[in-house]
Amino acid sequence: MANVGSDKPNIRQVATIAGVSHMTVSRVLNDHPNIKPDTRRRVLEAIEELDYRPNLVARALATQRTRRIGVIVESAVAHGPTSILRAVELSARAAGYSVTPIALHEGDALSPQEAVDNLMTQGVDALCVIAPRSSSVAALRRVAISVPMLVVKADADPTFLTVSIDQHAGTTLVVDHLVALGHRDILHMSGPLDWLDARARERAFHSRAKSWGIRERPIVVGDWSADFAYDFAKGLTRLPDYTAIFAANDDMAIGLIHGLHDNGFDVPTDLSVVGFDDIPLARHFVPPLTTVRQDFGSLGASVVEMLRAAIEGRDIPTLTRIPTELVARASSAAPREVR
Amino acid sequence: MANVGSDKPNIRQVATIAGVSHMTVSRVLNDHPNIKPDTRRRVLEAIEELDYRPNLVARALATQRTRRIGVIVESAVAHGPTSILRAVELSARAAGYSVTPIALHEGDALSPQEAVDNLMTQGVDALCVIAPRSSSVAALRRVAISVPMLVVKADADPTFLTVSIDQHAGTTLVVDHLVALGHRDILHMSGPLDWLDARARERAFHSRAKSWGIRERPIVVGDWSADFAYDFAKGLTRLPDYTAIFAANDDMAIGLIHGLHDNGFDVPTDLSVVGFDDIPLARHFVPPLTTVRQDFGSLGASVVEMLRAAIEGRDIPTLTRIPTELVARASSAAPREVR
DNA sequence: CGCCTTCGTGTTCTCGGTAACATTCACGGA
DNA sequence: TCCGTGAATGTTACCGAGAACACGAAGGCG
Repeated sequence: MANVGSDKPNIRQVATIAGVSHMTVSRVLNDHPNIKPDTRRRVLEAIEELDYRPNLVARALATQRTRRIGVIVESAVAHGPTSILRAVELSARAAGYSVTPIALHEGDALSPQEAVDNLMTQGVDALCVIAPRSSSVAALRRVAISVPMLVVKADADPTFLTVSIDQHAGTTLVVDHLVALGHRDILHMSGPLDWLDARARERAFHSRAKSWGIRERPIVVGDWSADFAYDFAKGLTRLPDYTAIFAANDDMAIGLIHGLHDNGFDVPTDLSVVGFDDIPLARHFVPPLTTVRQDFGSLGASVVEMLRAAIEGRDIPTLTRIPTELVARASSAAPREVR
Repeated sequence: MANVGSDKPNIRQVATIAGVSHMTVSRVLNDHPNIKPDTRRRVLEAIEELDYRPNLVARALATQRTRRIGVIVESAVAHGPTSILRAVELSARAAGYSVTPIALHEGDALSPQEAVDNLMTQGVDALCVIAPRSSSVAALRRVAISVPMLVVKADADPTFLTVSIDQHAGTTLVVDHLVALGHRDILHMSGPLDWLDARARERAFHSRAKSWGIRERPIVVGDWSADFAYDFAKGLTRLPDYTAIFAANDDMAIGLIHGLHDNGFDVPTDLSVVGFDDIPLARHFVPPLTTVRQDFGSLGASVVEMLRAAIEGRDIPTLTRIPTELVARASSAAPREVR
């Protein structure tokens, strides 16, 4: 290596040094068969000598493939989406792809269509949408997209490839856990029902609650934020009839615990609280939070694997489901009456 | 719009429809002067008719500019780096740039050099490194990099452009706050000192503590994690001499509060605890956490502005400092003796 | 021994833009 | 009238790769 030639070497300079045509160099780079070992060696030496790297932009233009995946993230602050983005980036890199994220911010004027547009113009080979709202999915359904498109969300979707956290199973774990502790009256604080994940958790909650024959009670629709949950809990004027609250994410669960505490109620003595996500801090709340853990790493791997298969035209399942796991901690306990 | 022509239209098809040469279309696209209004109109109509978008890959090859910024993030789980990445992406998009992130994971084999290599091969126009360790910075200093390079970290650096959170000012605010409450013996739990931000907070802490003439006491070096802080607090066998702990980030502060609680100590009655970051959940801990808020939004804007200026060869300051703000909450209060 | 493969490699074209230079035309001053 | 000038536009080359096709040499087969 170590040449001082000012600018970046290109494939033809390598070819000249190796005494071959640039196509031979290209073939060596792309592992074509039918290259004489000796020729290959000379090419590799020339590459080494010049410290040559193929220009990926030129390659992308020639092949019509950028090896880049566009990722659209709604609410990029939350733990879940952030972790998923990171996992996707990691898996993509391992597969020789890179990632271009676009975050749809709350107050941002950017619509899902515009985000798709932006990424398509950049020439991404595939699109991945993380944890969208149903309105976004509906909008995307109406956009004709010429590349594989995968959505990370609760339910299978005939229009797109789907990787889904198994919200249903996770929620079932929560309900079963609370029922096993003796709870028979549980409040669900959902996320905004426009969010598919919120909707899935809410449906699964009702379904499982019903199959246990426990009391039907209206849910409280939150906004994912601890602030909302805090205000709700703080506003309670007396100990409610229900003995447990299942919050659709850890943030709200934490807000609840805080609000209940400020209201003079104790968790879990007066009320059990369960969250969803298992954010790293969940075990350090007072009391530590019972919650549901999701394997973002394998989620990211699935996303990339499915998209690669789709890009390369291989056969693929159109749905992958990622398992969840209940993490029982001190914020949930048997209700008073059972003790 | 709305043509059904199968494949993506290119600039020459637009030219044909508009009855001009492709160069004229290119000039319209790039807002060149000296285009007859009527010609411009016809070109724009043709663009509309074909729903044409310029191919950014081809443009990048021709201009040798990708309008892409590579971002290297160490520890992409933490709140700070994540928020910064998001802010940079937002500002970049507003400036017509896109972002390619690479996360350096803990167990990951990828070295900073390899990350730079990876991004350079992709042809990014500039590099941004978020909150690196000093070892990484040292490594990067040894790499010859042919594009502008900016580091988001505590101190100015002659080698790179720098945007820094004003760690010194933030830390000073914390110490002053605690001293004003009456504390005269404060423990600092730092992050790993290989992290520049940890080092900066530690230095600032010592410096300010000294100028108040309060007791010099060895710091505890943590690892940013709540787990570490929890174990430390849980391991205390009796109420220590110091009356307050300043943790270098909110996660550790939370671990401390949890551990102290499990140890039978009350925050802030027995000990005050202050963090750094103001993560969204900070105000929902029990007790709510006193901490330091940083303006990631303007940080992202500064990063992009400086890099753009550098890319375009404009004059720029090589250092921008982002202010911080103390958020006083219930986890800090006057020490027992003062009451 | 001649023909047809297959191997190994080179030539030329293409991808979709921009840059550099050429050309045409109208207009104004000498 | 002629020429210079600048506006408006066209022509050609180029960015750095890969694709398609061409071509010569070696080897197998009838």
